Amino acid sequence: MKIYTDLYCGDSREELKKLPDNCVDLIFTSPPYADQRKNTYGGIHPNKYVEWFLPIAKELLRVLKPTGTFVLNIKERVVDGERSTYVMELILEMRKIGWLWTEEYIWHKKNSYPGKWPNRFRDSWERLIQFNKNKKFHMYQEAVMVPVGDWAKTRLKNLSETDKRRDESKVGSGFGKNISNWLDRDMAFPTNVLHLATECNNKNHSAAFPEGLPEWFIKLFTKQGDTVLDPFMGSGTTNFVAKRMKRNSIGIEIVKEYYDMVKSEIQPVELYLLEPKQNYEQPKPKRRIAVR
Amino acid sequence: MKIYTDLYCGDSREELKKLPDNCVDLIFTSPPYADQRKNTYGGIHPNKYVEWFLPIAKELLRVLKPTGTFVLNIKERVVDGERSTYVMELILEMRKIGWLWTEEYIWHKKNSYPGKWPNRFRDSWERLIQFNKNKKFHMYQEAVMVPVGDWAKTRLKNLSETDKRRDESKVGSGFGKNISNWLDRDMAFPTNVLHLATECNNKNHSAAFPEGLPEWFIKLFTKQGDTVLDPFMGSGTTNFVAKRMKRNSIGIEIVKEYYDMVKSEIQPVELYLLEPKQNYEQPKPKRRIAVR
DNA sequence: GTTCCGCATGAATCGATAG
DNA sequence: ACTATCGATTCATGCGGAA
Repeated sequence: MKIYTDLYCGDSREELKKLPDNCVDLIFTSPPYADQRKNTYGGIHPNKYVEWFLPIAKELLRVLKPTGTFVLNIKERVVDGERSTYVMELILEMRKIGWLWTEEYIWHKKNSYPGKWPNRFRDSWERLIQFNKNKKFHMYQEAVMVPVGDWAKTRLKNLSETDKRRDESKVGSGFGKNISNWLDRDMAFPTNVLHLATECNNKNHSAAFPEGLPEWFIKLFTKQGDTVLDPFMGSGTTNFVAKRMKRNSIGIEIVKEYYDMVKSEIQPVELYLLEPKQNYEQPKPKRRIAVR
Repeated sequence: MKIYTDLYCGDSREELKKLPDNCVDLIFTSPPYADQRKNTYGGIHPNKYVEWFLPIAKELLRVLKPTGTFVLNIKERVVDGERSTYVMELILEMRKIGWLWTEEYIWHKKNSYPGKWPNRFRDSWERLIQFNKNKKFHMYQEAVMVPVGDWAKTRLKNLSETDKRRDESKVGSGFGKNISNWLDRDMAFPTNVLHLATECNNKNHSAAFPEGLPEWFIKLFTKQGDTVLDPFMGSGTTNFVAKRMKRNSIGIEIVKEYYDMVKSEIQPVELYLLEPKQNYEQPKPKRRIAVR
C-alpha cells in the first residue's frame, strides 16, 4: 500500500484552496488558541477568532468527504477572570455554514499544568469537538475498544437481577442495553471522555497534544489508506501518527521553520513499497523537536 | 447553630420572587433538561429552553449575594444526530444579563453502563457551569483538597511525618494556623475535572446527581451557616446534603408530590438546638426515593 | 537487570510592577 | 487609567542516573 504525506507551507486560508473537493476522510487539528503563541501565529484576538476561523472552516467543509469527520481540539482561555466565549460562538457559526455538531469529547489531561489561584483550580481538560458534513459518516468503533477495566469486571461479575431486568422499568429511552450481553466479552467500547497525559517529559518534545490523541481519532474515523488532514500542522504530530498508522496525510503549516523540520523528518514514501505488510503498531520513531 | 431548610412548592419563576435580594451564598441546581422528563416537568423544547430559563436566571442573579456562586449542572441532549446548542446559547444570554461565566467544571461519570450507538459512544460527562455576580467571590479551596495521587509511595516516604501530624491534630483545632502549610505535603488541590460515580444503587433513582456533587461545591463555595438554594429541587438531594453539612437551604419544586416527599423527610429544625456540636461528616441518612 | 529517586517541564493564571 | 511584562505558584509524568 502506497502512503503519501503531502506538506504545504502557507496560510491555511490559501493553501486549502489547492485541494480538490471531497478528498479527505478525517480532519484532526489543534488551531492556535486565541491570543496565544503570538510569536508564531501573530496572536488572534479572542474577539476576532470566529471571524478568522470561519473562512477556513468553509474550506474544510469543502475538502472533507461526505462520510468524513472533523475533530477540533480547542479550549477557551481565561480573560479577565472569565472564560472566553469564542469557542461556543464558533460552534454556533459553523452550524450556520453547514457543519453538523455531532459530539463533544473531553480530553482529560491527567498531568495538567500546576497552579492554583484564588478563584480557580487547575484546568485539566480540553474540548475535542466533532463536526460532520452528513448525519451518516464512517466510524470504526471496534478499532478503539479497550480491555474491560476493573470497575467493569467487578460490576458485571456482581450483576444483580435488578440490573438484568433494569431496561423495562427505566426511562424508556428506546435503547435496550442488556447488560448480561457483556458478560462474556473482555473488550468494551470507550466513552466520550479520553484520559491522556500531556507529553511534557521530553526535552525535545513539547507537542500540543500527545500522539495518543490523533491516534485515537484516526483509528475511530479512518481505515488504512484513508487520508488525514491537519491544517495547523505545527510539529506534525498528526501527520507522523497518520503515517505510522498507514494513512495518507496532508499537513499545512504557515511557519517555514516548522514546515521544513517536518518535511525533513518524514521518510520518503518509496520505503513503503518494499516493506512487508505489517501492522502499524510498532515502536514509535525517535523523539522529534516539537514546536507547539 | 440553628439551621433551616425552607421549601417552596411552585414554579421557580414565581417562587423566587418571594426571596429577598442577596440572601443566598450558593445556588446549585440541575434544571430539567430540554425535552426530557416530560412526565415530570412538561418537557421544555430545546428551541424554547433559553427563553424559558432566562427569567429564572434573572431572579437567581437578584437573590445571590455579591460574593456568591451559581453552579449549573446541565448537558445538552442529542437531537436528530446533533448535540443541541441551547446550553451554549444560554451561557451567552446569561452573560448579557449580567452573569459572569467564571469556569466550566466537568463531571466525569465513572460508572455509566456500557453501550453505544452507531454514531456515538456513551456520554459519560456533564457540565458544571460556574457563574458569578462579581469577579471576587468566596471560595474555600482548602475544604476540597484531596490526597496526593500516588499515595502508596507517599505514605511510605512520609510515614513518620504522618504520625507526627496525627498527634498535632489531636491536640487542637487551633484556627489561627495556615492549614495548607502543614497539609500540602499529603494533600493537593483538585482540578476542574470531578470523577464521581453516578448513584445507581437505588431502583427509583433514574438520573439525579450523586450526593458527592453538591457536597463538593457546597464545601468549596460555602461555610457552615451559609445558605444554599436549589430552584429545581426534585428529590431534594442538594437540600439533604446542605442540611447534613450544616448549611441553611432553600428548595423550590413545582411537583407537589416531590415537594411533599422532601418536606416529610427533612427533620424538624428544632432537633439541632438540642444536638451537641459535631462535624457534618457522619453516616449518610438512609436512602431516599429519588424522583429525577 | 531492577527498583528508586531527582528533576525538568508543560496550550496556565493571577497579581504586582513597570511603561 | 490602561496595557504589557514578569515572577510565583506547584502536580503528574517519565527519563535517566544511582543504588
